[in-house]
Amino acid sequence: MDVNNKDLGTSLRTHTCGQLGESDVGRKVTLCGWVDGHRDLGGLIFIDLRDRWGVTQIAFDPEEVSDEYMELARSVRYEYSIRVSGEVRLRPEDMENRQMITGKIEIRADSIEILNRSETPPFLVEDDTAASEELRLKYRYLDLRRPWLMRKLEIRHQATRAVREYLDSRGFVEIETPLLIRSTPEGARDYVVPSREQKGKFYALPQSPQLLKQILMVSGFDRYYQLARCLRDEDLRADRQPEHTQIDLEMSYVNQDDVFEVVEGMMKHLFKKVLDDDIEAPFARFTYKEVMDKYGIDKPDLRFGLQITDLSDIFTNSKFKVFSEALSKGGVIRGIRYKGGADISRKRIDDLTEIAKSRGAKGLAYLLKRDGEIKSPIAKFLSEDEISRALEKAAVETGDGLLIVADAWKTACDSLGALRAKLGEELSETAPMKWAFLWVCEFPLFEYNPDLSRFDAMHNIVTSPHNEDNELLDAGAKSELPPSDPEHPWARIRGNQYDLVLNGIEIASGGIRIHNRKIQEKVLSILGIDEERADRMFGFLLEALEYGAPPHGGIAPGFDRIVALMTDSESIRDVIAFPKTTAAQSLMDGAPTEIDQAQLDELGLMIREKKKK
RNA sequence: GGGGUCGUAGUUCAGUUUGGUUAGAACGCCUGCCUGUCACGCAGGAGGUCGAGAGUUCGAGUCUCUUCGGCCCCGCCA
Repeated sequence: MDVNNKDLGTSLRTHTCGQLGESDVGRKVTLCGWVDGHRDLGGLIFIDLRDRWGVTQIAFDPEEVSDEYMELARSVRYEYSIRVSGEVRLRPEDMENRQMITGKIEIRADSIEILNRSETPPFLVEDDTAASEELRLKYRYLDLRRPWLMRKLEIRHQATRAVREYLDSRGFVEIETPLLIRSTPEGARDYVVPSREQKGKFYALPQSPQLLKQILMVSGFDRYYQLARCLRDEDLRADRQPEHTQIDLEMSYVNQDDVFEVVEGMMKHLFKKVLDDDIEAPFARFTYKEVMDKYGIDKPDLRFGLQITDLSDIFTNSKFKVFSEALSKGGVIRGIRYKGGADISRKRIDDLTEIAKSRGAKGLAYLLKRDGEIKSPIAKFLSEDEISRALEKAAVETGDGLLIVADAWKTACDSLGALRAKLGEELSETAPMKWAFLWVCEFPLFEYNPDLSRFDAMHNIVTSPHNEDNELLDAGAKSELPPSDPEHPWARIRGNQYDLVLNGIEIASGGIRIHNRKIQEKVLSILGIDEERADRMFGFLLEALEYGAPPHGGIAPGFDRIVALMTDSESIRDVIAFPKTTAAQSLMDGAPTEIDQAQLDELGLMIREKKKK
């Protein structure tokens, strides 16, 4: 990283704690920082002084320092904020510390000033902290003093710069969109803000600047981007926070390839600039159908191969009822090779079965190919020919197992996808490439929601259908097929929708948008949003589309997730300065809190009693 | 909304299975000694409403119920 280490002197210091080396020997310096450690040897006193740039050892020698300063040096404790002046000198021979960047030198102190004492910290500020995350979040300012965490935010800063640099170079304009907007019918629950001027009315905080960036295309900016804060009131996960940052961008007169080219260039630049890693582009492209069939998930981790094999054709005439019935109901039979899994235990089988069942599968069948025999509770229901063809098709060798799911297509995909993830994680001997990017495109535009008996947008209500599928919009309205049928015209419409996946994490989602009012209205009506409601919530966009809106599309890479991957972080909390807990609370400041009655009155709000169970 | 898991000294944990004397360890903290340490060392010391509340019991850190909080997952979310 190109941290500029020069000219960081201030009125209180001449240098930083990570800066001095052999070439500075003899120099008179003053450093400021926190006490990272202190060793009182009775005569000599050593203090390790830490700031953002590093740690430097300060030595206090009673022969050279006044009693008054020795006494002060003796009194310092962890995290005291101090200022020290002295001369840089080489450490005595054999006293170097190879673990420290500044380990060849030390400061022979002349004087010390305590700028601010510290309470005994609730945990030691060190990279290998034992403190719980709960405690670290409460004392986030101490947690952030840890170099490990500070580096991550520095990398985030570098990433921000690299993104801006690249998009600027490609003709994008950074435009801020409002945080107080109207509630629009997008997927997630809105955070809302009451209006004082208009009592009883509410702003919503943006789930994303989606509609506004489309309006900017109508305005003619042609290429827009923003490091945009997005807020969603939904349950949290390791990779989800109530507010997150997207590299939101939109372009006019483009198709999917144009967007891919820009994003691939951006990723190359980003990874090169920040990590000095070379990314191969263009990225692999798959259709939704392909990744689901091969990997059982729409965001596969391609650092390992391990594909799912379709075995349906082998069992078309099977006497095994579980298989034949699954097929006759329009389902599939699929399997995945479990390398080296021929001798797994009963317990292990149960665990794997549990994984399959948790994703909706009714059960998990298996064939274990041992030396000279096949071990399987279902072998007696299958013909030898069926078994050997299945093993061969799935490339199962002696010593391996074959895990089989017979179920509806989606269920089979989900459960085998989960098994694949589990096996891939465990059999990590497949030398993983570091960064496995891929595009997933041609998502279905709609997904039937059996609970609500209606179609939902698979991604985004403004995504345009494939041109060739436009006629299906009308065909669906007249279709005799039940909406739950996968052959229903609306279920067959492919959307101009794409995701970018990195190492099994979805890091971006985008699409080519609808720029024609008529088509947008049709899509909204399929989603069960009638004209009146569409007009009310959405009218401003529909109207804007009528003034020569250009064809346009874009994408929104999730910045926190990308930085989390770049910094090898388990959770995006590690790359956000002040994150919230999984219950959406901020342990440091206590948000959310109740507010004063006066504030409620001013807003015309009344709090209802909590319902008792 | 559902499932899992955790909550004991300032901190990280042991103790909970099978209820029973004064709840332990390490690090940190305090005091003293120590002139080349860098996980400094040595000697001594302080520190606990066992997350909270209720119950069972002669007796609860330990059993039951309720509740609060952290983390992970499903639903939800792009």
